[in-house]
Amino acid sequence: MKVILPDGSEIAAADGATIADVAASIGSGLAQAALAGKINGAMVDLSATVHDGDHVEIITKKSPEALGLMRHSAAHVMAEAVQELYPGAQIGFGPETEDGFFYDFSLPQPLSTDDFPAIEEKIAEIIARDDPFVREVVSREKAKELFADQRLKSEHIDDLPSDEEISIYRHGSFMDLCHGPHLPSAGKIGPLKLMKTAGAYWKGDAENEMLTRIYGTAFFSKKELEEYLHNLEEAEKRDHRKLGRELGIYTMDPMAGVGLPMYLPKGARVIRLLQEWLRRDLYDRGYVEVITPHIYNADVWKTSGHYNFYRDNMYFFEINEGTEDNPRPSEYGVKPMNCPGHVMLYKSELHSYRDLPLRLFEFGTVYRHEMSGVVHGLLRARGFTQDDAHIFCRRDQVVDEVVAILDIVDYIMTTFGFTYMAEISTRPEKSIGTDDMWEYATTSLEEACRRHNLEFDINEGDGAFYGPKIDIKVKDAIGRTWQCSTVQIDFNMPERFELTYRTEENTEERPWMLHRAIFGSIERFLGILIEHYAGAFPLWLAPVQVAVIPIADRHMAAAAEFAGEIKAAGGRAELYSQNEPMRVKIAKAQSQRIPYMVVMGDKEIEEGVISVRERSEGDLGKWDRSKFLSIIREAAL
RNA sequence: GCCUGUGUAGCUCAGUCGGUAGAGCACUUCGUUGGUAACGAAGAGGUCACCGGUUCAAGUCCGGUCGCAGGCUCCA
Repeated sequence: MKVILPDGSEIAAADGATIADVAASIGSGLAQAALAGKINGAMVDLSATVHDGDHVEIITKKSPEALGLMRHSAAHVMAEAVQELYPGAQIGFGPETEDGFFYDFSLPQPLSTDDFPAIEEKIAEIIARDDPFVREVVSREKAKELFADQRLKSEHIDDLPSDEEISIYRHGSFMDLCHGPHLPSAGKIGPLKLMKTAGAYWKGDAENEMLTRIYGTAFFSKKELEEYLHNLEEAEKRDHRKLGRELGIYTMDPMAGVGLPMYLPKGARVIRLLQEWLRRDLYDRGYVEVITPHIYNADVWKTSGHYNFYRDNMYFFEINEGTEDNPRPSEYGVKPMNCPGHVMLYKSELHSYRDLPLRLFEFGTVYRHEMSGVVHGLLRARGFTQDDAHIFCRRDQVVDEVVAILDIVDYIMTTFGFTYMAEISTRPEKSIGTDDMWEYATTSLEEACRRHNLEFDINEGDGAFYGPKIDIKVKDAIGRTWQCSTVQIDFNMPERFELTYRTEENTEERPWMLHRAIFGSIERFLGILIEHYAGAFPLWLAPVQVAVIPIADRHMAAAAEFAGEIKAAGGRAELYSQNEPMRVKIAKAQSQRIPYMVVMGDKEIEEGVISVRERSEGDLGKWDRSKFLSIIREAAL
């Protein structure tokens, strides 16, 4: 008999041959690497027999699924080790992840990384035993019986749809409810390392029990594992919280409150540069800038709906607007969003269809009482500034407006060297608006992406209750993705504030409203940029562009004069006047990631030139002053 | 908010068995006047996060609070 391989070729197989036999027959190299097989698209174990005409796929180490498969098996082995070491441990779920795997346990006692060596030792033992993974399909009753002493698994069996096939994988003394597939045996698990512990809710629901999650990772070779660990170290070096302090970008004072960064002069400089750069671009694109208050009377928030639905995330306070004898208490809320202000500005004038689209933008600082466990440096703060804009337009202008927004996204993100992708989130269960509005809005977003040749994924049901959205995810220099830009359609605000415009036919119509932010939060974007550039901002954005370094005190005046010339050219120079050897000044400028160092000593002053050092290229030799100043001039906004 | 861990000088960290506080960097002063990634000396700097408990004695052990970290949940 014959079986068919994925490339269409046929190979002969003996009657009663198993997948493992087929794998072996393909060639020793491949067979050695064979991890599991597929028949007719269904995952089965290697001992399954093949039949004439079956399509057989053998997963090898090189295939993209292989690593995940191996890590999933590693998760089982880890769970086996934990069960052996901590009798009575209840097992939850243990899938592979992008970086490795985890397994969730309910343990009788807390567990820390100190316990990892013991667990790793046990894992090594199990791997050395090389027991096979054995698949078995069982009835629901049998499964309940087998997992009678596994509380979480039993619960999960009850949650499974009644028509779902229940499979279990046995391995040594361990048994797990799992659809597989797995490696043929544990010995094929590569170098493995436990990474960290964490708490995780059972089935991801905050109402449920908190389980102990152990994260680990595994690779096929020691080299890959070491590379991965090395990359983690590199990422740690880029941490914006560490660099933010070292580079004088921002600081946090617990006395001020949680999640409230304070920007030092250099951080403020970068933020202002980012804002000015974007502002000019938005002016060119037909946006108008507005400024709205930071606090509003609670009536605004009652009208917008935030008072009822977003209250927990807002800062409210009361103030007496009367006298001591005649009190008139009044409630105010600090804005968590800029939309109500922009909506009220829209409402302050009458609008004709001719005015639309109206594009209002603002660098609006908002405050949100984020849960204490989620604040994280600049990436998730309680106070931050959105590059926020709201576009009021006619229904037939929506697609063009979204396309125009995606133009900005493209310009901004490519400027920083980010690649990006889009996700469109559709109508959630709890939502307002008509089917027609959702349909039109969602297809408009899709259409805009298509017109932009921007590929997108659909996040079914992940939209806001008030409308669908596009989220832009950018990929940074070391491959991590961040969510920045967003375009959202809002059916809620125009309705609640009863916005209208006068149509060509002299009737009243509700405008459509789009929210959009490109950076998202400017401070968050700054944090991402710090990590993306590892602190080495491009020349135009560097808070200090040039360190002017006099070799000895007698060169100070000439150095100060040149620093003045740099400033006159629109640049940002710092005179390194400390009483230190030149090489120390260079080292300090380097650690500050300052793009250029200009060295001035006897030779330079005599010849009327400067010595230039670039932060990554090193000493560039003697330069004409005007050549250097023209580079500075070009980098000015 | 939840789980686990953690908190010593502005920063990075050491501090043994519970016996009364240390280093480097940064800072100040003096010296040095330098040639492309880290000068010399001296000085100053601490309620060992905070509150309580155990003990003759607590930076160290225990409990609580707060902050921080890694996750989870959340991000209308």
